[in-house]
Amino acid sequence: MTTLFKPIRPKKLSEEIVEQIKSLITGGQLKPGEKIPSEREMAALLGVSRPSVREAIMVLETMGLLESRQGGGTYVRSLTDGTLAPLAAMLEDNPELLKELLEVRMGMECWAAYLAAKRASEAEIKEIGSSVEEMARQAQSGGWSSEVDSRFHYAITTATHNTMQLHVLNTIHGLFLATIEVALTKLYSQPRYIEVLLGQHRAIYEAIAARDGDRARRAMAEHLEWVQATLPQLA
Amino acid sequence: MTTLFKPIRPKKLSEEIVEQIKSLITGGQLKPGEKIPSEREMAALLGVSRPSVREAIMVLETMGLLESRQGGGTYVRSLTDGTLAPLAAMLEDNPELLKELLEVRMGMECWAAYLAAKRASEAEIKEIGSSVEEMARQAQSGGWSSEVDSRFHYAITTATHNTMQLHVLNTIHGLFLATIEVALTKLYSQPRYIEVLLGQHRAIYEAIAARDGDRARRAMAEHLEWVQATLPQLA
DNA sequence: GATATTAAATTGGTATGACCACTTTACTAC
DNA sequence: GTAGTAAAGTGGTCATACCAATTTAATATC
Repeated sequence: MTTLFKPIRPKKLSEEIVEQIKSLITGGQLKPGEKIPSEREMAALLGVSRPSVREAIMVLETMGLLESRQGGGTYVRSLTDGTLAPLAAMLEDNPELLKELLEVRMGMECWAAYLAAKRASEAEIKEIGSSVEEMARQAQSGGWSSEVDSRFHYAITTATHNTMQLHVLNTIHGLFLATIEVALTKLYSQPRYIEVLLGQHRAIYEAIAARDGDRARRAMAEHLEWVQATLPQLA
Repeated sequence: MTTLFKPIRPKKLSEEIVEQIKSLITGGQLKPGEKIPSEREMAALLGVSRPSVREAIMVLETMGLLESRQGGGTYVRSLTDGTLAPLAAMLEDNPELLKELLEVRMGMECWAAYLAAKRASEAEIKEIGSSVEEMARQAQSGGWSSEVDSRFHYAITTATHNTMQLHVLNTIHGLFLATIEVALTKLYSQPRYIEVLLGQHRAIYEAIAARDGDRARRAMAEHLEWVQATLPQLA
């Protein structure tokens, strides 16, 4: 009968801080890529000392949830960065798998567009629209950065209201960027491509704004199929 | 060519301390149950500050290697089958997150069914059919194992001819099994569920055999939506 | 107005010293 | 030998300071 009872050990402050931050991440309030408040600010917010906050952050880094950069801040990692890490090694050894990764991403982005069309709030639809407008603006100056394109896809995935979808897509997107950022930069800077891409992004945005899931899915599929066909010409 | 070079980040002191203590544990110099030197003593031995030692010990506790007791010292833990990976543990603690992962999986399995319908070879279609037949056979003896169900989904994903899809889905499936195997086993052993599942699996198989991608996708969506609705009743 | 350079501010990393709370050990009285 | 108490040792938390890396803001130049 003694196995029913376990010794009760009071929780350390750092453990409580870990639980709070974990909750914010899994609940979607802290999203992958986001920067969390600085250690000093967090200590003030929580009413604890900076070493206690540091201990909690160290634990969360060990779990793979956070990543600190000296002088630069602390950022939320994608939950699946660790479990999908073998994919990065596979990509390094076999660059031809990139095409397959693009196809995996295609499936997920199409699913995300579908869900976003079903679920996006007005604010989220507005944010998707803003990122397209920002692309249009940068297009007039010769092209846009891969960051703006990421923002567009990120906004769509955020509108699915599925935290895990966001984390998994972030991990895959990170693998993607790591291998082909040069080709993407070319893609986003050549006038003939820019015009096509902008039209495709607008079509996706409009389908989501119209809350038409199947149309959003098809628009996203068309976009990514075109990207898949075009990238080999830039490698 | 940029992918060959990775940013070099200098190691934190606490990381170096972690490596040293891990080496002593895995090398047998520190045995389970043994008490390690006190924080103050360790700091003096290593020529570092006590907070740096504390951070390292905190990390080793998170890894399950050490255990601290206030006033009592820090001890090496037994290296049993150990802790779950952080993400799996979080999924266990958080049913909402598990539900979201199920939805991510849904998107991917539907995509896989679509691609499989487009690409499966005759042998692959045959293997998918065989796994359905094996389910039917085991159903007559009261139910089938989660392994047979895995084989069915694995065969479909194999038929996509996309290695990355296979790896990502396998990883997600592994996280899944770690958390809900008991509920799945119940699902595959109750007569009223078995009949529904078998019908759904047959519909998927038939759509793939007919090489009808959209039909395969819809059949898979219907199957997984049903599973998603039914699992909470078994928890 | 754009760009490059430099300075200032912010951020994480490490350290020192102090104190609190819990546990262990040593000492004393019976 | 045992019980009680004091002292020492240990982990937990904190305040403050300083260093090193990064980011941001200000300034000079074209």
